[in-house]
Amino acid sequence: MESLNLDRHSVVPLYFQIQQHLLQDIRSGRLKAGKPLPSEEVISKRLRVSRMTARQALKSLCSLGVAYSQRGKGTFVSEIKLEKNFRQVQSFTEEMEARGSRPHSKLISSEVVPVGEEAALALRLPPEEKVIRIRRVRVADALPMGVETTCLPQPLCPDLLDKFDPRTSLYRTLSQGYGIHIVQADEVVEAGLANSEEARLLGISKGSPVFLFTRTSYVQGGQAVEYVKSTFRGDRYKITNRLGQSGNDNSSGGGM
Amino acid sequence: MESLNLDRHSVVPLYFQIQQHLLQDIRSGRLKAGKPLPSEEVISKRLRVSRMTARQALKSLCSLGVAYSQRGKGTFVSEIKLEKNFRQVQSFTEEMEARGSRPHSKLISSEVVPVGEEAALALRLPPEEKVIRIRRVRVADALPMGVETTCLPQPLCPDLLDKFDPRTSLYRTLSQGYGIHIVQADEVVEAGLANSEEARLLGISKGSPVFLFTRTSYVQGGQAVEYVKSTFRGDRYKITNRLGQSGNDNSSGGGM
DNA sequence: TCACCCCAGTTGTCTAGACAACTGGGGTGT
DNA sequence: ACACCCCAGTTGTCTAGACAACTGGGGTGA
Repeated sequence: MESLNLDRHSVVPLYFQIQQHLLQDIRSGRLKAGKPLPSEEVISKRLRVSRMTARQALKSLCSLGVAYSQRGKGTFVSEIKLEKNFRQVQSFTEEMEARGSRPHSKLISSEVVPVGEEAALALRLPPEEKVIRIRRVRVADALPMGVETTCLPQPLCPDLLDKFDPRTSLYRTLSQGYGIHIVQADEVVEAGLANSEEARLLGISKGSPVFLFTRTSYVQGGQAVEYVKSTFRGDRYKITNRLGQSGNDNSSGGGM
Repeated sequence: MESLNLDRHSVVPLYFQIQQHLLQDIRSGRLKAGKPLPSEEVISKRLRVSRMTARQALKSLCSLGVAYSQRGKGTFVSEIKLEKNFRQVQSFTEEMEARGSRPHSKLISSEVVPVGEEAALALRLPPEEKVIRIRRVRVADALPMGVETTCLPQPLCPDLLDKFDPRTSLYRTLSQGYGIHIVQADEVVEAGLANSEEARLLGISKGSPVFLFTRTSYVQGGQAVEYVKSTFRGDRYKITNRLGQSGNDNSSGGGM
């Protein structure tokens, strides 16, 4: 804290520089769990920023879950770690890379077909519209993890099947090739049993426990661009989630 | 918007009054999806509050997911609804009531036992500590939904078994009887198959698909107070989740 | 026609204060 | 011993501005 030199001419906001510095102190153990962070007043005085800026830095730590505030007492380092973010939209590729695994995919089929009733509803397309449907087996570190069927409206990316290597990340191709940035998704998770096709593709026995995911993805503004149904092995896949802290979060670290 | 009279002497913060009013406009359809909300400037002028206060109201809508901001353009009503909050810690009771179902529970057993290895790790208890263990079948609208085993450190609530009616909400009892307010939890979800005991208790056949939940709950400050393992029917239970909007949220509506 | 510039409108960040509400500890008076 | 008050420290809310960065549209000039 004492050693921090703020760069007042950087494009990086001050509150974000402060947030990053405090985060380092926490991760390195210089600030221990349960101990108070410097108060808004102290940060403000020491770093010569206004109290609102110091406050924004502290609040952003709260919304990351690494700290919490108590009125009249202070802001404290949270005892719980798990900075992982299972709340963000992540493609299979991103998720596996974050876990430290090498992801890839085996193509089952890719074709242009009429949108089914279910996908039409989710993507808000007229029933005569066509979609690009890609079926893949998702693999991490040479182990088959799940079967995934993705539907994208054809008008959105008409030449996708030429441009896209199905073994790589679809989200990356959509982002870099078409400027389609997926920022939000609704997901439904069900528990089910592998049917015989899934069992064969995944190398498990029929009737093994599986997760069934149904995901609809949106770009900024809410237009649906992707409808995905996937089946993942119950023995190799877990969902972990941090619940709570309802409400009081304020400004997180997104400022870049 | 025009008709809003702010109560400047209320204990309810101004930004929260504004947020609630805009939320009404959105829910009632007066503000339609995709349309811009009043800008910070406009709110500020019209309601005679400072721009920072107007801003806080708009940001809180963003963090609820009902709006989104674009720099240089404005703040817009999100096209996606689903205000449900599957990010909050909710007891089974709260969750079912939010769904519109009548929850209750059948007690299987309640006893004081030595903490197991697994629970000791999660609750950070020494291995010789004792826990209160409550096993219940969770029922919604007369349909059995799942089997739940809850472990609580005995010193925390020594006379719980006298005070607590196992057919009601444990969280409510902890909150009202002991001042223990659970504000955060880590949850792991797995897909599995019902064993014969679970099948009998839930009225399904052995080998049916089920969700396996493992939850550790914390009070403000991070002390673990509850370790729960539960098995829920795959045919009657779904998880839905909203992903995304990484980062930029600012102050939500918690101010009361 | 097209590239460029400028401008009004908007959100993002920041300042320097103010008062309210709450916490916890110390002191005072009974 | 105990209740009460007061006070310093802290977060919550709010004000009234400022400049930066970006968007989109209109106008200008080549």
